[in-house]
Amino acid sequence: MPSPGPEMEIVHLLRAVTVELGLHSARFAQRNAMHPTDVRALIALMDASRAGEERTAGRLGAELGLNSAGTTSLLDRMERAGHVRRVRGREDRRKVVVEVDERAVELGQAFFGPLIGRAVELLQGYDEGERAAIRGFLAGVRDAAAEEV
Amino acid sequence: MPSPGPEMEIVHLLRAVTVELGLHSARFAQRNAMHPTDVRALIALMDASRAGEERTAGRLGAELGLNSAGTTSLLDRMERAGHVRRVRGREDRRKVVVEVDERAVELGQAFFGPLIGRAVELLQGYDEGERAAIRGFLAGVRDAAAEEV
DNA sequence: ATCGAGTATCTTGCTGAGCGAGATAATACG
DNA sequence: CGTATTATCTCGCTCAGCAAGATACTCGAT
Repeated sequence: MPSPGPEMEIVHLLRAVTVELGLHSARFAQRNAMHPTDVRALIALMDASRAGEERTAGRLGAELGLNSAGTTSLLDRMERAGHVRRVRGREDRRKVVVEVDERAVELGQAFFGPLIGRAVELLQGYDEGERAAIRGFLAGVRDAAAEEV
Repeated sequence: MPSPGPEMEIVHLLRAVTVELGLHSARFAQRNAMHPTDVRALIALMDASRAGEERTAGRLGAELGLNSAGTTSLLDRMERAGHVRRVRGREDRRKVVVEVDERAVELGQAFFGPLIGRAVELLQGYDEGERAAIRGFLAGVRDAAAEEV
């Protein structure tokens, strides 16, 4: 066990943040009768839509680490709940393009918006040098986690 | 949709970090034939042990959001894998104190240690003012996520 | 001392997310 | 056209976690 230098406080803080954000997502899921995977799917779809991209069933499943059967059942579930629509691809009619329902987007924004707003507010309280430190630390941890074998 | 100021980059970075850390945990889980819940349990137990506290079955289940049946099956699973031991409470013999096996602790430290070390390293590259900004931002987000209704 | 209420854990039976294997349907290429 | 490839869906299954109830222990009151 390494002697706990002052850096460890921040490491634990980062873990606390990920735990709280996870719980926050779980609250959103439970409140809207969704499963964690459904929330991840919704977020992935909203990300894609913001980037102006389409998401097919298969691509979405791959992003979430599901196989084709699991993806089908995820889409069945979310379509049944009215959160997404299946639309056959126009070019390639084997594909199924997944469209997010407008109300699901609003639901997500209403829930996560305040938290995001609060984070932006916090960040505005720092000068550019401080923000650069925050940015650098987060990018560093992200890369370290992604690179670890 | 708010216009994406320079703060949003950091918000997305934070989300990327939580995603990557989640995937990292999942790799640990898969590599050791554990479920995500088992990893959360292991971490909770190690935290408790570091704080010099005992964890009973019920208390652990409550921390993980499981009911008593789920807790029993979690412990069955982890005991079968040799990661924990059940020990009847001495004072109150209804209780079951969960002890983490030394090898499970080492497994966890070996896996998460390098990442933690890298984070500490990154933090040492900042001066105290920058570290204070990182600390403040993380604490602020943690509190915001915890307080959101 | 023992009875009853309260508490901790385990047992039983079930639901449903996600997997593997294979079916079905559309496209691509000879 | 026919064969290979790709995208999705169907079927049958496993197993995590739930609800309800059983079991075992503690503690206060009488």
